[in-house]
Amino acid sequence: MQQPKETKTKLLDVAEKLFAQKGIDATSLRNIISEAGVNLAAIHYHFGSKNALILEVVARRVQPINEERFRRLQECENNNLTGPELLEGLIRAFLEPLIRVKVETPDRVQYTHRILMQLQFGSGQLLESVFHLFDENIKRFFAAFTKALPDLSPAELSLRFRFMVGTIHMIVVEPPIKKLSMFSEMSKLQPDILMEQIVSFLVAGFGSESPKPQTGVNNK
Amino acid sequence: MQQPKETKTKLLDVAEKLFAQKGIDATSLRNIISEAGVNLAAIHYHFGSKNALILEVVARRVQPINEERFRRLQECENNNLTGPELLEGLIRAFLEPLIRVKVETPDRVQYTHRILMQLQFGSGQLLESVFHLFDENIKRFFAAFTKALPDLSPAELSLRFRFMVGTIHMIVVEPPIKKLSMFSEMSKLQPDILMEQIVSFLVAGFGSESPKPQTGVNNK
DNA sequence: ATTTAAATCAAACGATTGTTTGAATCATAC
DNA sequence: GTATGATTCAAACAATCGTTTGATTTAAAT
Repeated sequence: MQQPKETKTKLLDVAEKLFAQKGIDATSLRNIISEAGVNLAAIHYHFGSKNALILEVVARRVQPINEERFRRLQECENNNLTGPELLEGLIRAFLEPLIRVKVETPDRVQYTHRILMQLQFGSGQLLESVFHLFDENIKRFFAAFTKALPDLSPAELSLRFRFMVGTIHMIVVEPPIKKLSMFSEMSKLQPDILMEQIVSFLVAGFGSESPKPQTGVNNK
Repeated sequence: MQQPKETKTKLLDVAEKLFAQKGIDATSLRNIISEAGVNLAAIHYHFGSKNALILEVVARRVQPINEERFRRLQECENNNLTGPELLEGLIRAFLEPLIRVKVETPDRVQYTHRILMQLQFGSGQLLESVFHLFDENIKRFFAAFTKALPDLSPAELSLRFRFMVGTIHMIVVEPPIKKLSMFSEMSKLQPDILMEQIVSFLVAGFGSESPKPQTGVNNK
């Protein structure tokens, strides 16, 4: 009656939506199979366990973005850019693949992001599998940023790299609550304008000169 | 045998630790009372429900920081600063109260942060109560930033305000995984140097000039 | 010493969880 | 058409959850 692949992808789709909307722990397997219209045992038949289902849900969305980021990174390296141009290129290589997907399918990005945030508190094995999805990509970008900003120490670089990730997160995460009027203003921005806003913020911040080590100074 | 307040605060302490380490949903009330050495019914006697316990756990940490931020904000307004000085002052007023607590009690800040992130996916009533803790503070700061950067539109301002929050989050959140060497470098930074790094990044980013509305341009 | 309220206790409640089982049904190939 | 493997099904499993109950103990007041 139903193609095998339809059952599997339908489970992935429904699980993705419910995990993001209600939370992973608050979503029972019975919630999923109920909305998917399949049998309870189908989850363990196709995936093996709830954790394996979770991993497949996120991997399906993360891997394409990783590949595109990697492709854009190589494009930067082949162009032999240096200094500020390289910095902006790397920021765009890291940023635009995600923004592109966000523009095309806003819900999907938000779903994945909400699920990933929840997984930071998960059990050991699942957590490691999830982070392994990002391992290599992050290492490659960090090495590239090192070339773009050779004057910064590794500690400073990793700090600013994390700032960049935090800034990007604020684009993906939905406004914490609708009633705060200041956040409703934000969503009016056009995607390409939004993009330039992020780049402007990040290029200025990432490339700002290292603060002098004025030990113990309390300039107030 | 035990003072009443000791039981209540012990429950708050244990719950705070377990909620952050294992996750809220993965922490049963029996886990809490077991480690606290009290009876199961004590939670419902002192708090009423698990949700009420959660709210008290976070409110106990959030409110002091809010008060300090508010105090620092008023200090800024009384000093009649303008332009870049006002911007940096506001950023420090928002930043330093949190960093100070992080330096004094790093675990506590990380606990609260991890719990707050989880609560974004919680039920309606609890979620509203939690965000109500931040409502007024955010509105006040947003109004102040509007005066510091009058040339930016409300949409641009709210966007950069969110960027700032995202950047700060990256300071509070623990490195996603220890094995990534780039993140272990970060924790070597001294607190005051870390502070100047954030301010440098944020002042440059927050104060960067608004990108020109070059419609449809694809400068690649 | 007696009273009163606060606090703690063991025990059980019904509900829901992820997982497993074994039979029934499907599609496909011989 | 019959055999084979893949898929779906209803039903039950043991375990754990948040919450409630009523009795018991503790501390303070009269």
